[in-house]
Amino acid sequence: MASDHTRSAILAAAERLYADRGFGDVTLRDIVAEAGVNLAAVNYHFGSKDELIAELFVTRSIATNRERLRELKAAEEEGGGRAPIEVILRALVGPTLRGCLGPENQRSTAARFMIRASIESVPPIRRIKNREIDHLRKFAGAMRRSLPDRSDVDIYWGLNFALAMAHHTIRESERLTKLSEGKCDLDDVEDVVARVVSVATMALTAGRVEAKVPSKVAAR
Amino acid sequence: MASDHTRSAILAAAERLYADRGFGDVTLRDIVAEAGVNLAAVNYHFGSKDELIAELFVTRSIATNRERLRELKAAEEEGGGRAPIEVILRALVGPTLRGCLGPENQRSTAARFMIRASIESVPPIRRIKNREIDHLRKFAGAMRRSLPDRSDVDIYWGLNFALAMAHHTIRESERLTKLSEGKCDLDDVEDVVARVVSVATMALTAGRVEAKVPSKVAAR
DNA sequence: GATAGTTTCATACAACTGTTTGAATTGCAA
DNA sequence: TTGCAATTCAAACAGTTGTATGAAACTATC
Repeated sequence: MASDHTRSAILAAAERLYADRGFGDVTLRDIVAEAGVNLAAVNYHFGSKDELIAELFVTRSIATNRERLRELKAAEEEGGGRAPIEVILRALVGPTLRGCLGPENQRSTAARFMIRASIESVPPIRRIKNREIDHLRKFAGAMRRSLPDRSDVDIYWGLNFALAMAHHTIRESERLTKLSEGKCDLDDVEDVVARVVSVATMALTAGRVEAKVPSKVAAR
Repeated sequence: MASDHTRSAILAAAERLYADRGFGDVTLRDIVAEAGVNLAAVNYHFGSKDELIAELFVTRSIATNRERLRELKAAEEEGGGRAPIEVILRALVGPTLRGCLGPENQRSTAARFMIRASIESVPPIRRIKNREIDHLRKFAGAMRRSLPDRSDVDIYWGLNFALAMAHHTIRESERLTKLSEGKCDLDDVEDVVARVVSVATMALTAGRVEAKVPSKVAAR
């Protein structure tokens, strides 16, 4: 097995650089310079640049997903198989938001990397994201058990909107801060989580929308 | 001057290719081949590749923003300066959703291009997006007039969530279809608009005296 | 039809990319 | 120490990219 030193030095350097400068303009040569290793080391240890990126992303994704499922499982067990919808939603968006928001100076490299990954979405990452569906289905299942009266369509839309609000807020956190002139405090992560969960809960529990809106409603 | 033929052939070809294959792997040589013009023509007519992309995106953005403001202005005039919040939200997310969703085979090249732009977010486009804040402020203003009791913070969060749901649904439309096994019909654009507007309205009006939610949203 | 200005074209350029190679070095077991 | 595999390294490779050049082909005006 040897020392693994080079390998992990590359991983750390790559994550740092991608987090800071994005995938677009970080080359292998930048990475090996930062890591203090030889250019060929990346291909020797990872096979290719894409596989390096994939390994970084998979590692972080697994960590987040495990945390989400841990919270979900705990909630369902406590409720004897049915968890309150807010708690499920919190398990869904909480870990990601907590990982990616918060005061910038104490944001981890891993968090900043994941933000980049959600903004730039480079091919190897997209491929992995497509396999995330099974993971989301577990949440859809829990939501269905929590809201048995709700139609599948509504469940999926609720899930979609919850993820939408969480991810978009992360992606565009800078713009929201600027737009609101600092009035929206994105460093107060628990407030953000509460807002997202609250709106998603309303989406899932309030009166459902008519499937077809006669589009006269707008003109009114 | 002159015929402009080459210029517009390049624009059309570039938009088509970017829409189909994304920014990542479309080169200038691909574009000029598709347009049937010489390689040097791009730099001659646009200065650089980035300026070509920027021109494409600006053109489409202006069209969308104009449409949004047109709907907003009409609504506010009809309401004597105050439009119902659903109508404002509909003006905000409607044009984009209508432009980017709907049956794939009848989706315009322009629409598919804008979807790509929202997914891949290449540098010249990011630069332009940052200037969109002034445009959003106009909507924040209208929302404030519509919901005078609401705090600025809540207004901005509502605006953020509305955009979040619209954009995320566009970005991840494929995944939502797969996740829901086709149960969520993304071709029914007016239904999608109604869902987004409905949830965003709830986000903005919940927990308050239902100021003036005219029609059906509060009901059922 | 000569002229001046614009537009097109083939071609070259310079830089950068990820990857490969084969020799040198290291680490470790016998 | 010897031998062998794993690792590191400098260098080159092969390909692609966007851009620049200078001559040729147009176009319109006089």
